[in-house]
Amino acid sequence: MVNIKEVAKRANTSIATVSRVINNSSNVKEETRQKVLKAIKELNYQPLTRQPVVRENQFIGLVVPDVSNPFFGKMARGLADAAGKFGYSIILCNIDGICGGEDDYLLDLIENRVDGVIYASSHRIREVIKRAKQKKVPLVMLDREIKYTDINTVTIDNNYGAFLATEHLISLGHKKIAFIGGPKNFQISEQRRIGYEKALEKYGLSYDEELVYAGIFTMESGFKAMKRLLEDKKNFSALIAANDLMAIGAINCLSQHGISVPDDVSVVGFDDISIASTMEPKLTTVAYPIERISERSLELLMKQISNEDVSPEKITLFPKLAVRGSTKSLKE
Amino acid sequence: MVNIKEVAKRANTSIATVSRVINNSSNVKEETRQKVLKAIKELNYQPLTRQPVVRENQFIGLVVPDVSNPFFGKMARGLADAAGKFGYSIILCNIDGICGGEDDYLLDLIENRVDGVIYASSHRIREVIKRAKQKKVPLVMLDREIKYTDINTVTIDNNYGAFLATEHLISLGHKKIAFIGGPKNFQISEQRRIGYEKALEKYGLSYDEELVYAGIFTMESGFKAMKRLLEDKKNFSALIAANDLMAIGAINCLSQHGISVPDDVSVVGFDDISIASTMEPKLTTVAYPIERISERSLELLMKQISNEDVSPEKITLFPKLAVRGSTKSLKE
DNA sequence: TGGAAAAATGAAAAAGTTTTCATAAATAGC
DNA sequence: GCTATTTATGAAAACTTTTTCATTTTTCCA
Repeated sequence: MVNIKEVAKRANTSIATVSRVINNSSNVKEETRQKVLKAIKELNYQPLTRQPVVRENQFIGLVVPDVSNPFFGKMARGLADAAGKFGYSIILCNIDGICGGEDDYLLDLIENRVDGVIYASSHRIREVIKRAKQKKVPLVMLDREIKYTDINTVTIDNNYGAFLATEHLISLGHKKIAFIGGPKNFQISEQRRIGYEKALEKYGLSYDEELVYAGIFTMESGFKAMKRLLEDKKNFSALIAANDLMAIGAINCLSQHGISVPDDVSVVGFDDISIASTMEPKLTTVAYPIERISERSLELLMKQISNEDVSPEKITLFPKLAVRGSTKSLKE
Repeated sequence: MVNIKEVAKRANTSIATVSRVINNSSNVKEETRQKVLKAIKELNYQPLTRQPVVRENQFIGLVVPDVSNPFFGKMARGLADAAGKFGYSIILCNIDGICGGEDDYLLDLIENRVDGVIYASSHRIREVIKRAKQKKVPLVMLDREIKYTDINTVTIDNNYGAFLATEHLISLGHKKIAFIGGPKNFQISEQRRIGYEKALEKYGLSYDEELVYAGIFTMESGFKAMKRLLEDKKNFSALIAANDLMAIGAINCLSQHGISVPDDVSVVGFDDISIASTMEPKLTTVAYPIERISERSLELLMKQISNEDVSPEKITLFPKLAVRGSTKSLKE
């Protein structure tokens, strides 16, 4: 191990001076200081410093597919605020495979630089769980259920959310309710579709497959799905979209066809992203309860950070319906 | 300063044993180990460990008002990707005064936990600059010019952007071009308005104050401004909005009035947030060149991280016009 | 330019930590 | 149950770093 003595020798000065340089003490000539720093660098000397026994970074890694998506943007905001309350900062990782970032970097980050991880992406999920367990890094899965794995999870009840949305429309007198879902292989797409189906069933309405379209959670796909609904001359007075972006796309399409929301068609979205409440008409939507979700996630993480033997939990929260201007009683 | 001797005394054991516990040496009874750890905790003893002279956190703080705003979401994504290329991670701070977070926390973060800061908020800006200078924390201002201060700055030429947008509409034959600006006390609002004015001037069109409205950068304010334009029965065939959200709000308003974009009115936005290219019609917009901005910002920061005496620079980038479906030649 | 004050430095003392070594306690093997 | 071996421990030696203190060098000012 390189020590201060060797550094002093190489810098051609005394041990005391090197010590002063390292500790930023006063009274060292700039020239000498530079010589010492050079020697330190050359010998790769690592001085001793005081450190807590258990080094807490006070950092939490947040892994999302893409913050520029308003949904994950809202999530990041909520989690950053919640983390702040516990004195933690959020390290943001976008992992959707678009940015070619080296993946090992993600694993290194998780293992060495953060006190815990909130994971809201699907990328390399099994591997991340495995490594986190090995290295005892606290981990909370957001919005993804991993079957047959004991891991902290916070989800919302998507079935219930869609059920609520459908029930709301039914209570307004709607009987023909279209549904624009997400990709079939997404858990949440299917859960939301099922909630819609169950509500129809409960109120004795028939589930009509011809009114169900699949989008891919983008505005564009919502627009296109609605366009097809109109072109196919489907008969409907209300629409549920599996997320707000698709709802907005659908509304745009309706507007362009001279169909008024909510006068002619009522629309319910899902997520309550920030623009949902600033658009016109304001969007009725199933509000993803980001504040409660953030709080619970942080609590789970904190528990595990302070005591690594705490056993994982699975928390399911219930969304609420934010009733706004895009839904209205069916006109007679 | 608490030392190992005191810990030994409190744990009722010898200095050597405490040292062994700290260094995870072999041959310490679990019972003794626990006693020592307890004493360490109680006395808050911080052992000495080897550390590189210049401790690089490999973290960069990104301060924005609110990531849930799609504009800042896009910015965060771009910067996170760029930082990743340099081996750095982004620590996300939302500072818009909504979350009551303790402000000292922000200053502590900046001073002690990151290698550099990218600041894209207006909150406490003078103070942050002052402290960063004192503590020699590399700092880059994004999108804010701080007059009479030598500080790294990356901005886009807003005048030029608005000029481009206006020129584009004029080249399509539009002569009556409305403008929805931002709050008057924002630098960028005024710059964008001036660019619009200059372009009109250049092409011999008159600047008509009656076609200029002020919004607050939200969808809602764009909607309302357009509503007033229509109610006031203003004569215009094109619109420039000072950001995309207001452009979208305005388009929604037009749609609801049965006015087609782009057939009846052409619309240009500003920023190119992610939804601009996934809505229908796709929005023609002045593209905030986030990739180039991110790269330049990181380069400035890296320079200053590796050599603290590097002098600050001010970089201005030129936006490009992303011509999409929301603009069209004026019909005869 | 002379001399007082401030800055810079190294030797050595002091302080803090790790390692060695001798020894005691616990465990295993027979 | 008795020795041999491993485990556990403290005193002291060895090592590392910081601090003190005396001395030299530089700077500042009349």
